[in-house]
Amino acid sequence: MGSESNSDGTVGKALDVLDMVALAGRPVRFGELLAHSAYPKATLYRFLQTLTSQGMLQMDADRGTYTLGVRLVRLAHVAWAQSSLAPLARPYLDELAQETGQTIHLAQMDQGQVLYVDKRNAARPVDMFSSAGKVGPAYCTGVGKAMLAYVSDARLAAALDRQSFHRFTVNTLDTPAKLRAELRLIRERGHAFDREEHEPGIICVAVPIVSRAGRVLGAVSVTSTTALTTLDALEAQAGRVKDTAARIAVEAESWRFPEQD
Amino acid sequence: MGSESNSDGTVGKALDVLDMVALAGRPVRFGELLAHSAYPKATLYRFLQTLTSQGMLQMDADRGTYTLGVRLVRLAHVAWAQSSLAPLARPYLDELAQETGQTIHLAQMDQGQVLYVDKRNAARPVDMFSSAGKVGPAYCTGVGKAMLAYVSDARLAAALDRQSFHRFTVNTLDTPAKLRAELRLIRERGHAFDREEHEPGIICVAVPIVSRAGRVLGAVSVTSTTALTTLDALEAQAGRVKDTAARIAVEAESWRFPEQD
DNA sequence: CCTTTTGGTTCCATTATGTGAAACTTAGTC
DNA sequence: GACTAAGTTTCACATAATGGAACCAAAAGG
Repeated sequence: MGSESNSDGTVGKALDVLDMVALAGRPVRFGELLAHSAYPKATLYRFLQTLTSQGMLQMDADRGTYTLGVRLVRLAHVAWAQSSLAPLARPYLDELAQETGQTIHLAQMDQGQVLYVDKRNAARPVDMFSSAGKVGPAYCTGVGKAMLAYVSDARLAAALDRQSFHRFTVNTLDTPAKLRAELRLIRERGHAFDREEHEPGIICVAVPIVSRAGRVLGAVSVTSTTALTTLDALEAQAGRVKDTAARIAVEAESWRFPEQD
Repeated sequence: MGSESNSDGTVGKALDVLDMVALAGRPVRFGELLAHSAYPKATLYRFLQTLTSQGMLQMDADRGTYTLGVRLVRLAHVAWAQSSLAPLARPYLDELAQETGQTIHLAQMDQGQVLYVDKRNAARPVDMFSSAGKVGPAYCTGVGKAMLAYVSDARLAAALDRQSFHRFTVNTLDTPAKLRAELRLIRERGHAFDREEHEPGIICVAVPIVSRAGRVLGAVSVTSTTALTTLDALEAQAGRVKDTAARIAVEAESWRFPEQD
């Protein structure tokens, strides 16, 4: 848990602390944080004070525990609306969900990790906030690999450094070399698979969302289970997914550059 | 826009900048931010650099604009799950929505403002991230007044300082004195109304969620329009709303204090 | 009831870090 | 090709972060 990218100054360190609390995922005591943190008592203490007074953390005085503050929810509302693909991708995802009847994911890259920003569930109603915001590994998910296959060399290198290459299943690509080979294949065919690499029984086809300039904006995937379908059957949907991805890319482009020069 | 609570050091100032970008609600240029900010060029510039490198902001290099970063979405996911009432209130809200067939809001207090953390819409499917995270004024909404009526004097004073008392409609309580009188009435009857004080035609009954120790945790409301119903008819629901609020309070209590003493 | 330990908060001399005026570098105009 | 506006970098200076150590409160133990 401990060592983070405390490269940029005081602010970076404070945000590290924020991440530490987030990582715990439950109310944490000062002591627990201290044990995991690289900072000395007084320093950590001051950070917690500042963050709490700023509403980024919340402290339960009775129990002496800290949790993330509601100010984050407010900020994220704006973040989600303004710099995630979710709002503008919505109609296209709806359509894709309708057509395929499968579970759909929309993801973006966040510091080498896959961040899910929207989802359409096959059966049950969507549970938005609790699925949007979830993170997953990049090296062993369909959306992750789809994005990695198209990012710049510099970004790829940075991202690879952040992968754990933990072997979740027998199919997990557990070395950078294996992953790089896979990425080459993905570029050739234009879509990525998840062959039960993250969770047994879960398979998917994923397509990156790439801007005209070649920047990777995100990825869309159609997910299913080996119990319900086969990879080949899923691949038959690839064209449809590509179409969706392309349309989202166009939409994003015209949103981000409203007035043409 | 400009002057914020830059009380606590560098971190506070950096978060101010974050808020400035959030407040704009759209991609902003460096210059725009500079114009609104209290900080000199170089200082602001460095903050933007830091926040961007931290993933709290995102910068579109081509356009030279900044937006909130996706890291916030990740953090908010945890924040929402761990320190909002939404996850544990969910079943109760569902039930209330079912019973009343009306629009339901669940809100909490964030620095003197009302923060909506969940919602059930009468007709159309819920649009979670885009409704959760929304903020509104405390002095002229049902949930806001319900919460203010039960907070400690110190918190009330702090909150009142942060109210604009803008006169949205003819019914808006536009002075602290009027509001204080209203809060007294709310305490007497145990529930608050919104008599078209924020938006014409919109009325609601709201009930605070109060812990056994007397701490205000949030508020629930049932909303409708003057076209569809009357305040009296809505008041008939008050008992039901109180019941829901009470059950959420109990649930919250057993969540936050799992082991009884 | 006094002592010790644990967990949290405050102090304060040291110095690393943030600060911001000004100089500079583009990119866009006339 | 000189001029202007917008963004970026520099650097001497002072503020603000740092962290060891002292302090305090409340349990735990004798």
